[in-house]
Amino acid sequence: MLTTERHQLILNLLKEKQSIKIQELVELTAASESTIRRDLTELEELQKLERVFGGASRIAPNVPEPSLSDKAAKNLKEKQLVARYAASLVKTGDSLFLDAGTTTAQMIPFLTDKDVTVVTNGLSHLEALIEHGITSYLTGGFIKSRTGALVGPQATQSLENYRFDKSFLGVNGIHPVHGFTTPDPEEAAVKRRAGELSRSCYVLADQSKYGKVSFAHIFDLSRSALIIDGLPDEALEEIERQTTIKVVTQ
Amino acid sequence: MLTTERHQLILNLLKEKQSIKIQELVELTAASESTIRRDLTELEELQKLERVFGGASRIAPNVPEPSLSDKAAKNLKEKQLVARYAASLVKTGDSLFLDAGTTTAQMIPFLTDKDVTVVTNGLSHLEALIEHGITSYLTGGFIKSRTGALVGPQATQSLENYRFDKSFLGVNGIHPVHGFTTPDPEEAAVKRRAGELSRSCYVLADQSKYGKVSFAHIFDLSRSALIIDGLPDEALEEIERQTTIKVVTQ
DNA sequence: CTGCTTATGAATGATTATGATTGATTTTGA
DNA sequence: TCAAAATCAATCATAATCATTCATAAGCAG
Repeated sequence: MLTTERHQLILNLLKEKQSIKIQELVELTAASESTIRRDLTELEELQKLERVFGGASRIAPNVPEPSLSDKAAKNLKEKQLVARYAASLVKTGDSLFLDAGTTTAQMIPFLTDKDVTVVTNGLSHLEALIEHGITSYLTGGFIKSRTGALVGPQATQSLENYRFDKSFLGVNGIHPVHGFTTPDPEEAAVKRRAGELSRSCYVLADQSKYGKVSFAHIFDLSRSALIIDGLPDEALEEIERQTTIKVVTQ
Repeated sequence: MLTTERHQLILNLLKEKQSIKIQELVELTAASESTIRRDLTELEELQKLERVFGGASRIAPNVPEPSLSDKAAKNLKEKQLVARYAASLVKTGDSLFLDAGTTTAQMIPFLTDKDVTVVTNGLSHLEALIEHGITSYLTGGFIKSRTGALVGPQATQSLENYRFDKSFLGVNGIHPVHGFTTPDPEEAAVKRRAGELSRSCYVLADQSKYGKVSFAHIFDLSRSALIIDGLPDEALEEIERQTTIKVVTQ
């Protein structure tokens, strides 16, 4: 069975059921466990599924809701650390862009007393923004249920209505040569334009993003400061050569 | 059974019943008590349930903002009646504007099989739209937390990106002389412009709105058809003189 | 055909999840 | 109120799963 055939079979199975076990796939494809694991890793990188212990599951739509999504819960402590530091950079009265990322969402509780105006394309930020009484605008655009982001030309165009003191962006890849990247070109376009419309731009990330390259280029490292929860020393030197970086460890 | 499968089963059970016992879960999942306890601990950390002695229960709902929940629950049967009729007017492939009203929200489940594209300024519609897999766009604009609507010039302007086959609007007042009205001028502006950009426009209302006049004029009665759950005869005659009306009684 | 690249399966050490056990805590009923 | 039963949380041993590495087979291009 060809790799592409296996991939198609896996995705078709996940159309029928919410999740599937590695053992089931081994039997259905007559491939080894190693091969199936590699398939799943690759399909996860393409965001076509989520790996779970013992198998894989469909990607859950990111319905805004009070509970934490699995994605948001991952590395929560590190995200909160980075978010708190990022929020400390905000001055009273600032106008901010917060993108649809899980780390930028963690900034919201720290913005309460700053009398800021927030523009966002992140649907999962809504409840927190309302709860904290923050003056907020949504970009509008196409509802991308997988990520809970508003994207597309309407989203990007609506940014033209605004100018930001600061933008805070999440990314999926940080690489010295390939820059900041994210899987979806439309989300990349929103991030890029928001960055361009800002006096200052900050990328917020956890260190698992370092060394990764996703499909859609946002901008080069030099175009944004980086706030991150840790990095190896040699990576730190490389980044410092290209941009401003703040490593937040507590 | 995968961990994620157990979690899904637990949450699905809690959709059907208020609470569930650990013993029940042990039997249903063929996992041990220890494992179930761990599952419950994790789901509680994600705020998806509350642990109780001997089991788990749904999270007690936050007291919803009174104005929103009272509005949504009021005359729910009538609203669903009107909404179902309104949805029956939708053809496959239609492009629709659904405003932020509680009656228009009730249309969503009836749109699932119609392959429609929906534009809305109603934040409370998000979950249902995503859940029903409806291709959806948000207008963008200022987040008005009291009503869950997106309003303001950005909201109205973003409508220029679209042309609609049909618009469905809620109102707060229906009056033969004063027309269709709603309290907030900014919401009125969104409704008016959506109506203007549509081939057909329908106001959805329950009869409690008849005879009422709110602060902001949307448009005259002649500018939109009206779908309503009932009216006195003399009122019916008056409306019929000005526009198309459909009274839906079952 | 040869040399190179890619994909595969197996092995191995690392990591995670599970079930059983035990002492602590809560609930129940007399 | 108190004793007993039920439930809980923490701990531990172990099985299952995972990621990495390596050898080799399969596929590809010249």
